[in-house]
Amino acid sequence: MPAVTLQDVAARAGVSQATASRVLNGSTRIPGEGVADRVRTAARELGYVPNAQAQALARASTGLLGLIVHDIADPYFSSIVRGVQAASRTARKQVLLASTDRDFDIERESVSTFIAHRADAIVLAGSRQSGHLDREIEGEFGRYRANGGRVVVIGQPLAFGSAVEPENHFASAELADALVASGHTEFAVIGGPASIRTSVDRRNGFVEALGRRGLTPLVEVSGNFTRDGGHSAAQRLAAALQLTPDHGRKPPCVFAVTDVMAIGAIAAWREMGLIVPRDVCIAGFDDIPTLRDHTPSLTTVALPLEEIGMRAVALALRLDADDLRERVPGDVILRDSTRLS
Amino acid sequence: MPAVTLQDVAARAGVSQATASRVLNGSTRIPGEGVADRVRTAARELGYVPNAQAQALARASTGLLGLIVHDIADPYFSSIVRGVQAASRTARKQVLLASTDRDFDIERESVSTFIAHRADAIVLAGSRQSGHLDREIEGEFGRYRANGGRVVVIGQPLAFGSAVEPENHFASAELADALVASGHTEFAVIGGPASIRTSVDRRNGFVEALGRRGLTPLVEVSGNFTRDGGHSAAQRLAAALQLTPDHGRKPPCVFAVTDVMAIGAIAAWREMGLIVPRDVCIAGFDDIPTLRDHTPSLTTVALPLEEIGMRAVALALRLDADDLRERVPGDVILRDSTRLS
DNA sequence: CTGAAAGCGCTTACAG
DNA sequence: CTGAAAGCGCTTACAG
Repeated sequence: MPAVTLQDVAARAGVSQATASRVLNGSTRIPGEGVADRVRTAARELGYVPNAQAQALARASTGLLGLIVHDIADPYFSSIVRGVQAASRTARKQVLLASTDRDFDIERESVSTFIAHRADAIVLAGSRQSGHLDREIEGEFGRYRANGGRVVVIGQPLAFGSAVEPENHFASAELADALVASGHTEFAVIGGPASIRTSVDRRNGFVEALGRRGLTPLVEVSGNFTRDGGHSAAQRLAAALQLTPDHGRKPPCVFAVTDVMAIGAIAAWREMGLIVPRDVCIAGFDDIPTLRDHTPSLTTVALPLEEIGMRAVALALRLDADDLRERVPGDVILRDSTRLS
Repeated sequence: MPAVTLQDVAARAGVSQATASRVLNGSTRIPGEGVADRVRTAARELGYVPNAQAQALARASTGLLGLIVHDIADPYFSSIVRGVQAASRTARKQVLLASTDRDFDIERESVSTFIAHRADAIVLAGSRQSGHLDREIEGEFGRYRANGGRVVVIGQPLAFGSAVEPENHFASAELADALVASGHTEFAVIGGPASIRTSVDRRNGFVEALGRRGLTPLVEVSGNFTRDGGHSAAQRLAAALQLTPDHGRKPPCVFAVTDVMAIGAIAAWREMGLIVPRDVCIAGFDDIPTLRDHTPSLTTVALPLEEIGMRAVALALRLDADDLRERVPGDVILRDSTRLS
């Protein structure tokens, strides 16, 4: 029981397929109203739904936007995806989603599949190893771009394509300054993977700003860009600093390079009986929506996550322009987690 | 600069297009090794990427799975999407995602677009008004199914299609029993929209179980299925119950029909100076991952969200079977938010 | 095993 | 304004 085809509609309306196509799938060449009405009526009566695959083949544009994230269940990514969704809808693009679980093979596979599906653009969210992809995937992207495909990265720019780039370094420095201004004098850092630039930029921005004031972190530990990565890093950090419940000293101020890690850290400390901000203070980065109802409220650098997703789509749709870079500033927000009593 | 085509590959390998197709896009009919090698080499050298749109047209299966959720940034949905992603990947299906923002027009639009893209199956997550769609969308689904499309709902079943159905009523009753067993005697309910069955089932399951013990809620309020919906409902509830900080009486136990609402409620109460579980107790439903790091820890009914997503995909892929229903039990988990001192 | 050819459902110059 | 026809890039009976 095959679907109703344009041909069916044309036949019922007593016109050619070309005419039916013109009235139904809007071109500038508008047939006479009488004809147009007949076609529309026939389409409605038959329940005609255009075959997007066939249209894509005939046109050479699929209306598909490929979106790759590390983990759709991570609030950082799901917020971005929300923005991408909103912008795609208004642009009448459909989004093809891949959540890679931070597996590079899966990411490569997803890119291939998206290219096979001839997505008009591919958006890569989430930073990757030192700003470059492997040879193979880079070759694929090269051909893809040569054939008119657009690629947009959220995070640090690749050697090609457009990018929406949060000002990680600068904002982290501002955070450090704000923390110092609020009275903190002892710091520590929970960093992410050394190979990931977002992680390195945030860490460096923070540490360098401290340096300018003659300060240096007491200790630095690192973990994966996940809640559990922050959790285990926080345990090591507590040991290194010999933090004990109610130690009475001034609490050290820890900078975790993502909110998700900061939340994991707080959980780890709570399990140890350590209270934030009494025994240890902490700040994160991103301002994921989850933070809104987290206790204690978390000091962080707010990034307009949804807007970042929307801007990525805007870049993906700019066929006129070449590769562009858009910088996104972060907003330092001081909350309870770094409050000195 | 058009992309490399199968024809190009065939030419370079000195074989027919048919042969190239057979070796590259696996059929049972395997050409001789010599030929096959030549084709594969040519494809590699040219950087051939099959055009999935053309394949879809020629085959009559797109390998696309349409997924519709209310809000991708809501942890309930993003967890489900994670499961859908995982299962789709192993099944080598691509996911077309739509986040409707709970807007019915957008949902209808998304269904149409997915059908236009000839998705092999469409998964609808998130309950909708009283278990039926409007006429128009139902007609579209009818034709879609007649043409071989599968539809799967997560939540209450529609009049057609398969469904993954959490045992809302039963699990809510179990929750009520557990709460009573733990010493609670006064209850209240924060419900969702009256038109949504998931909401009604959970509320009824809970209230009926109380009834069996001769108990009845002191008050019921309701709000949207969102954090803010829970937030405002909680304010009304606190007023109705005249809750004040440290009132010293036994805290009433509130059942919010979703975790997201419960979290909003706790936030509202905190703003009023009310402490959970000292002044008021609360339980939710779903066990969203966010709960893990929430304070106080929230009593809830755990649903295997990711697994639900995976099972929906499994149902979507069962071309053999007719419409199926799978029930998913919930697990009552008592935590601090309902702890009686 | 291999190839010529038709067909999948559209769009779009090109004529009229 | 309207139509006949070619073409988009594949797959798959049907012959050989």
